[in-house]
Amino acid sequence: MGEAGVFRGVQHINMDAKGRLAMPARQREPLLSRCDGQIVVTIDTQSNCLVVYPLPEWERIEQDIQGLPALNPAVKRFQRLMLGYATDLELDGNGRMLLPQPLREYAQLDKKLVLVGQGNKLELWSEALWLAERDQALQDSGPEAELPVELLSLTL
Amino acid sequence: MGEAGVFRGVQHINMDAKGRLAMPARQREPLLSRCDGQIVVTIDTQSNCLVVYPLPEWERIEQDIQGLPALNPAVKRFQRLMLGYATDLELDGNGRMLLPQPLREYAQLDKKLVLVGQGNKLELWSEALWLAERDQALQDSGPEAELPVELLSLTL
DNA sequence: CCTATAGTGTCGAAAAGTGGGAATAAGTGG
DNA sequence: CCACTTATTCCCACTTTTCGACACTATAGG
Repeated sequence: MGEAGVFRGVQHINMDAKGRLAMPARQREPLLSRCDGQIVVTIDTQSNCLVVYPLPEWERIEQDIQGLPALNPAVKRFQRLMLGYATDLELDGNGRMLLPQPLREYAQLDKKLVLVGQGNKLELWSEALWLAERDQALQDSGPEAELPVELLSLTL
Repeated sequence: MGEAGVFRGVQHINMDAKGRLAMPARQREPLLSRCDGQIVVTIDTQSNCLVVYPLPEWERIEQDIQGLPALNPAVKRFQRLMLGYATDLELDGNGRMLLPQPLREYAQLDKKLVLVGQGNKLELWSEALWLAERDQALQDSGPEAELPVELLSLTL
């Protein structure tokens, strides 16, 4: 298992006209040391955002996904999406990554983006969608909300 | 077993008037180094798309298919399709492949195509059919969907 | 206020993609 | 069997995009 908890924090960043975005210094360092800047970006099938993995972490996940029973059509479709959109990228000399068009399109990315640490991975959102998602998430987890049982047993 | 996970990413490409399509550079390199540009294209019997294998990978699969019990009529039909449509092609000096008519026809390919990496192979779709398939897949894997139990246990 | 590091933009070289045409092969009819 | 037509393949040249290098700007820390 890859060690948890390297990527933390919410950061607002910009994408330039060419689709390049500079990885913030805080995330850049672990990416360079753990996997020499080799990363894999794919889509989140549940939300309109992208997911950024260090290459070794992704390889583990890819194994799991390819091991699923592909005769089930829903599983097959899931594989198509996750494996299909998965794209390996490398940070350039300036610590920037260039996102291919299809990924940008899926997450509706324009200039203003948000990078959200999620422990073993990073999420990448368009700023507008992130704000909406965050507000929704706050409502679902707020004082009025009915929380799933899995959450109730947490010790915070 | 051929190592998994070489072909990744979604790429939109064009077929010219002669039925030629340029393999994108990212996929071209592994195809040239692993099998000298020798590939096999056949149909996906479950979807209206084509599947592109490096020759060595296909040979393994062909073995498996031929090993199936051919007395079962359904198996026999499956063999007819997969083996029948399988066509070996070579990349030309410019890294392009020329798709024979029957394959083009099966996948309803016109000018705009999409090439989808699937680890050990590539899928080739008409753009229109790909978009439809992707939307369906997103619904099946989206937040509203009831996911198969196999998926629920994944750690992403 | 000055320095160091992070972030952004621009330019040029190189590679990738595209189209067309000539040569060869295949198919067809006389 | 030969001549003619059609299709296929190979090759070359052009255009566009991509990638990497460099330089400038902004920001934070001393």
